[in-house]
Amino acid sequence: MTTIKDVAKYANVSVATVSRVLNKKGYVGKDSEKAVLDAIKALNYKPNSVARSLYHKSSKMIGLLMPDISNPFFPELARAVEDVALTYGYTVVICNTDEDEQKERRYLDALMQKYIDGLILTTNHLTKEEYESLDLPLVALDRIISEDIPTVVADNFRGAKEATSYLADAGCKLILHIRGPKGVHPADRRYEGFKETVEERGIANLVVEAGFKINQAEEVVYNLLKDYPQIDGIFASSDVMAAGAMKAASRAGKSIPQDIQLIGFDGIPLGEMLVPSLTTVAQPIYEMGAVSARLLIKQIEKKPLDQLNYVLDPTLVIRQTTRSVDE
Amino acid sequence: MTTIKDVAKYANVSVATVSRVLNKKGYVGKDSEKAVLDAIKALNYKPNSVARSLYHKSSKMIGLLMPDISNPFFPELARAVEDVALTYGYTVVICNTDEDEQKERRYLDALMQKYIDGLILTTNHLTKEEYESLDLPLVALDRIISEDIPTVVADNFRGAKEATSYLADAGCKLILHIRGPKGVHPADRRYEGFKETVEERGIANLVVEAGFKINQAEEVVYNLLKDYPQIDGIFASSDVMAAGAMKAASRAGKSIPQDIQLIGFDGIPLGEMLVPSLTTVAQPIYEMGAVSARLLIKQIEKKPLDQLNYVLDPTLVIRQTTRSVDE
DNA sequence: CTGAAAGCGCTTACAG
DNA sequence: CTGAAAGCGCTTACAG
Repeated sequence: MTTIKDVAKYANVSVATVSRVLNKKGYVGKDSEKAVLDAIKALNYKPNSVARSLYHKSSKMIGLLMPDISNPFFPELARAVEDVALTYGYTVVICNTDEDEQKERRYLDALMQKYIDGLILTTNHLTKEEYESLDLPLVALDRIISEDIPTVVADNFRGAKEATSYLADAGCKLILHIRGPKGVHPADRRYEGFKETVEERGIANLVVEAGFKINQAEEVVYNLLKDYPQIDGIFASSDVMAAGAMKAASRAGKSIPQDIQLIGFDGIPLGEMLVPSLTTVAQPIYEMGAVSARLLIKQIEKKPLDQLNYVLDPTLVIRQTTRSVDE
Repeated sequence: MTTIKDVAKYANVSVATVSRVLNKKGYVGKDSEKAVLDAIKALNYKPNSVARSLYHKSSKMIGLLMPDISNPFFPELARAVEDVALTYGYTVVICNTDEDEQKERRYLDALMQKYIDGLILTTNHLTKEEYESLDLPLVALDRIISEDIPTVVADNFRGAKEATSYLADAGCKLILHIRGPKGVHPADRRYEGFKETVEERGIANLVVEAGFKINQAEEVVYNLLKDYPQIDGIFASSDVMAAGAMKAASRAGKSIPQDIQLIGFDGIPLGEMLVPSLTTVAQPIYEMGAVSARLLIKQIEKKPLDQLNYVLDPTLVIRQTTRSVDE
């Protein structure tokens, strides 16, 4: 690799001068500038990021901590973060923590040692104090860690209310909610939205908890369908769970949407691939990722933040697992 | 951050000695060693990777170039690469190239400037010469770039033959193959496997090309189903395409597997989520990623490679989109 | 406007 | 066994 010294020699100037034209900083005479530019081109010189990082204590890299990239909610989020990062000249490092505190710590250590410039957290297994003691720009995405950490989430509560109301309007008499694990912020909020709505409207309802994997939801729903054949509406806390519910319904001999109407949550591509295609509360996933990345980079570059917390609106996307509501 | 100097001062030794115990290299007296170890603990010292990189011209990072992480084939691959990399102390940087030469070049430049230690390529829009001129350990994954570059692929040809034979055995009389874009290695091989099989067995067949997105496959198949209502078997070049075919069949009033039997390719989680669940040729995706990562790291660490090219066996996973073959 | 020098935090010959 | 020094490739005061 050619270094700044080679360029300096070729251009007959000092490395300081080369550095100045590289960074467009400080005075440089016209002639020197041209000589340097020519040398750079002739030698196809690219400045060494590592040396720059060492001096600046900054790596132009951001970390994206997530539970598991192979969970279908995350790739699009990661994609958005990458796209925005690329625009601003940052590289992103994705870390799969598997919701495991030890793994999260290890990754954090490794990133700190690399002068990572900031972190987007979609996972939170350390305390707020630990995150803050990192002394790094931070954004909490899809989870809330603390008041002080800029946050980007969808309005899970509202999305859940809309979905539940829709099922009610569509005539469901006994609605099952498949909720996600307790303590996981979005799962809790969706549950609360569901609960408030069925209570307001006085609708009979059932709630079961399932993990985010499809088989769990399928089993849970299948068993419930045997005990409560009157269930005619299901609101699932994720699209994957909804897919599980579809499989359960099929096994139980129930057809969707004739016997049971179903609404998922997330808006991942899976929904469109199912037959019938899935009615769902779509989060603006890409936008959430993009907003987070911009918010993080603003902090890194010490620009003013006009807003600390973003609550983005989800959209109820009507597809084929619900019957049309006549109004 | 505490530096090696702080540790040296605290332990009353020189930085050279600290470095020696850090790297377990060179002679260090028992007493000094203990003093240094204590100092490291007391100060919670972590060596700075950037400084190390600068000296060693190596970053302990590997690059993973892929078309698009939100294409459902890639997250699991990425996950496997990450897992193995973590084990060996490497960090992975994922780059989404969108099959775009310009983006690929930009990423490559950025990575080179960071002293990236090696690259896993699932995308190839530069020439073999360009890749080799990077002068970096390389692994081609799921695509073949050149004889000289270690490669990990699934046996696409064999998988296609198995799938096609299975449809034939199951009694299909007119089989449609939805093939992927020409020039993409796996798509070509699957096509060839299909073609060879139908010809060997003298089975009527049709071939259409579709992109890797679901809507394209759906449209193409829907139109074909109108013109050729006799189609009773479909072999799709990917699971996503197969999902598109399912939607098309449903729209055309055909039921699966009664009227049409369907087999996909890839073995992504989607297949299990569909109703009926998808019979598919499953690639060992996780293993492909893991093998690639190990192969790359071996090169980086200059260990001998016992094998240069890995062709892994896919498995025909029978689920519900095919009828059982009676033998 | 420009260069010599110090420094970012490490590692490794080189002396001793 | 241990330390002083040079060097990895940059950047930025500091002189001039």
